[in-house]
Formats: sequence, C-alpha cells, structure tokens
Amino acid sequence: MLSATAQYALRALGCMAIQGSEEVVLGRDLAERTAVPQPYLSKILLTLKRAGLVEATRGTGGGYRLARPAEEISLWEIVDPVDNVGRLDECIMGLSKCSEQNPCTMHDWWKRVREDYVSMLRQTSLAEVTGGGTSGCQPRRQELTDETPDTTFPK
Amino acid sequence: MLSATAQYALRALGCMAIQGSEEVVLGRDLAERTAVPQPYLSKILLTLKRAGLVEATRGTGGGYRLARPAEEISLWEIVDPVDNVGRLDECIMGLSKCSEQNPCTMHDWWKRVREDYVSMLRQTSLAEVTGGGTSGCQPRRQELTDETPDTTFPK
DNA sequence: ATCATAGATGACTTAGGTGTAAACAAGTCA
DNA sequence: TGACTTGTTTACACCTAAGTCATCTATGAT
Repeated sequence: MLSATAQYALRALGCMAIQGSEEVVLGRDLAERTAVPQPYLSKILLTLKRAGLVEATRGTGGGYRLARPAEEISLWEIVDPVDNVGRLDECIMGLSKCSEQNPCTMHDWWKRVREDYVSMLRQTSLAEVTGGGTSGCQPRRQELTDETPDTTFPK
Repeated sequence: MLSATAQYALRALGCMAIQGSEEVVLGRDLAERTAVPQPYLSKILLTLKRAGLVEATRGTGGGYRLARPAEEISLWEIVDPVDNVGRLDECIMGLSKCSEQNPCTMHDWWKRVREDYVSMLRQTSLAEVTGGGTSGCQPRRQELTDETPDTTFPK
C-alpha cells in the first residue's frame, strides 16, 4: 500500500520526532536507525524539505530537524509528497469509465476501504505514531534485540 | 492496490462468466473486450489455468472457459495466483520485527484496513461482480459509448 | 584562507512488473 | 495427410521504483 519510499519517510521523521523539535540529527545517523541507504534517504529528505516538513543545515553541527512540532504533522503530509496516493482513487478493476456517476461493481466497496485508509493518514499525527503520547503504541514486549529496524523508532 | 495483472485477470474472467460456464471464448476476443494485450493476457490465463480456474482447448472451436460456475469462484481465487496479496501482511511501515505479539503503532489500524480488503475478496463471487445476480452492479447510466474497458464486462 | 563537515545533485545500475514478437505444440476438419 | 486454427512457450524489450556512486555546494572551525 505504502511504497518503500513512503515507509522510509515515515521512519526517518519518526526518528526526528523522538529526537525533539529543536535537536538536529545527522543524515547518516538517520540512515542507520531507519535501515535506509544514506544517499537514498538524502533524496527523500530533500523532497520532504521542499514540502516544508523538515529543515536541513549543512556544515559542522548541521543535520536535519522537523520544521514543525510532531503534533502538527499528519502522516498524510509525510506520505503525500513521496508517494502518489492519488492512484488509489482509480477504479480497482482499472475500468477507465468507472466513476461516482457510473460506478462499477466494486466501486462502493473500494471507496470505503480507500477512505478508511486515507482518513487515518490525515487524522493521525507524527507524534501519535512515535509513541511519545498516550496512544499506547510502544512495543508490548521488551525483549527486543539491537537490530534495526525495530517496531518503534530507534533513538 | 491490485496490480495491473490482477485487474486484467478479473476483467477477463468477468467476460467469461457473462458468457456462461459452457461457452468457450476466444483469447483474442477476451483481449479485445478487456483491452488487454493479447499475448500478455495469454500468460495470465495460463496462470489461471494452472490455478484450476479456467480450462483451455486448442484448435478450431477452442478457447477458454471457466472450470467452475462463476458462483463458486471468489475474487480472491482470481487475484491470489497473479498478485502477491500476502505482501499486505507485512508491516505498513516496513518494520521487520513488527508482529501480532510485538505490534508497531499503526499495526492494529493497518490490520483492520487490510482485513476489510481481503475479506471482501474472499466473500465476493465472480458471479456477483459480473452483475448477473441481484447485486445491482450494472452501470446506472446507460449512455455508455462503445469504448472499452467499460464499467461492466463487455460481451 | 583553508580545511573538515554535512547536505545536494546528477548519472548510473539493478530488479521486477509489464508488454512484444516469433516460433512452437496441439487440436479440428477436409 | 495437409491446411488451418488456437493456445503455449521462449526470448527479448521497455518502464519505473529503488538503490549506488561520485562529485558538488554550503557552512563552521581554525
């Protein structure tokens, strides 16, 4: 459903959210924690920077940080710039003339699945996903090893 | 969500279902009606034949037909052989250690979306989708032109 | 100014899904 | 048998997402 690129974006911003809004994180550290190839992550973060989600500073002491508090960034805002979510709006069977006015057999069902998916992305903030809040989203078991990626965002 | 190949498979078997269980349909006719390149459709149908969904006979008077009545074929059976639906079972964020016992933040939500999707595929029969039944799935407008693909399965 | 640091950028490679072309195998019919 | 029809198979071409590599640019420290 989510492209690999979108998953990478979520994981990277999740790490940055844990770090705090003011802290800067090195690109290579983000790459390591998210298990994403560094040059590839660099491109993704550039896209997210142009989308206004992250800020980047170069040189010594530089790195990435969130442009806004994690509470004010929805998952949709992260996924949308790197992943063409609009493709979901097309007919599930690829029928070109299927539309609201002229729905195919599976139209309404697919619309429901799709809207359930999209509305969650819109309504959930990055802060909720990083488990920093009250959402009870941290791993329930504690015997995690030190491999990445984890089920939470590694620090 | 569905690959192009899976969409083609649905459309092709939809045409065959309309044709009736006993009738054979030529591969080139199926290709035309579904707007799928004929050699490519041929490969897809071969896969579906190996899955036991369609039968193929060669030579004069040959063609394809459903191996079972459309009422007894679920959409899942069609999609599964040509599309790796199992990929949906993986973590939405690509976290390798996410599992039922150790769920990530989005785990339960994603599970709900996924199961809604999959259960519909399992519970819906090909017959229902072709509008041959009582599901009211035919196009509501009637000013369709003769272009393909249509919102119903062209005959 | 010089150098180290750290992100930005473009060219290239890889892998898988998709699509094409041509030869092949199996069946029907005269 | 021979011609014809129709599905099968193999090999290859194309496109896009994903990933790699080398280099450039901007910033801070000295």
